[in-house]
Amino acid sequence: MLSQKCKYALRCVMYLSIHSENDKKSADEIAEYLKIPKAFTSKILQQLVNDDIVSSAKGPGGGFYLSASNKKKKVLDVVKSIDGLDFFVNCGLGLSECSNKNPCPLHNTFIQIREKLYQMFKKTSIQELSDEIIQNGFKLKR
Amino acid sequence: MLSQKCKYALRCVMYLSIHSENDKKSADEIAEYLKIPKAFTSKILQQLVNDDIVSSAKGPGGGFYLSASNKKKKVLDVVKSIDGLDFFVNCGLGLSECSNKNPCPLHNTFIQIREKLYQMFKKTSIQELSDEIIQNGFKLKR
DNA sequence: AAAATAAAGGACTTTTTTGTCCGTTATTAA
DNA sequence: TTAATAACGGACAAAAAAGTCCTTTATTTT
Repeated sequence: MLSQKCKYALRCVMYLSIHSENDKKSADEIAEYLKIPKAFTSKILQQLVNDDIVSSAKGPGGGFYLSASNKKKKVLDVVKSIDGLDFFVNCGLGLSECSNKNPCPLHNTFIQIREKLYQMFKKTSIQELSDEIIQNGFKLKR
Repeated sequence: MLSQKCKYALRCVMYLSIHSENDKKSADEIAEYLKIPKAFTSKILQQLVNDDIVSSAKGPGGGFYLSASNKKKKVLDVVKSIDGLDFFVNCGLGLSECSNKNPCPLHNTFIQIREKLYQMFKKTSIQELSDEIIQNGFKLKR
């Protein structure tokens, strides 16, 4: 449902989030820790910077970080940036004429489930994710 | 979440299901009606035949069809045959150490939602899908 | 000012998924 | 018994997703 890229993106954002604001981490460090391919990690982070979900600074001591306003972004913003929202819009069977008025046989159950995911993504902020990680002591590493 | 191939597979099975038992349809006819690439349709149907979800007959008047026992198969059987069950097993963020005991921040909401989908796929038979299509007059075409 | 550091950006490669082509096999009908 | 039909099977091709490499740009430290 989420692409590999998007899963990586969420993990990068979580990693940055559990470090204090403006604590910069290089793409290499993040990639190493999360065991995500390095060059790919850079690409993903750059995309998130472009979409204003992550902040960055060049040069020595630079790296990626989350500002206070970045931390207010939602999980959905990350998903939107990397994968887009097609999954939440189109019919689960790819039927273009399937809609609430003319639902395909899986439609009704499908949209209910999908809507729950959507709401969860929409209401959960990056900040909240890291709060939960810190509280539960979850190890992100992989 | 479902691959393109799997969506096609489900539509093929639905198409066969709304036609009466042992009413054979050629891959070309199915592909044409559902607007799925012809050669790809053949491949998918062959795979379903191999996994005993669809029946087939060679030669003139032959084609693909669903026997009574085929119609008892579940949506999940189709998904299992084409995509496998990875989606229902692995962590939504690809974290290998995420589990019920050590849940990642999205885990709990995620597995609840996923479980609902799983149950729906597991309990819904091909027969039931076509019953619903016939009752509601849904057009499969695309 | 020079050297070092790290993101930015573009072109490229690899792998997976999607999709095609074509010869073979089985079945039916004339 | 030959021609036609349609699934079967394997190899191939195209497109998309995942991942790499290398040069440039901005920033900091010496």
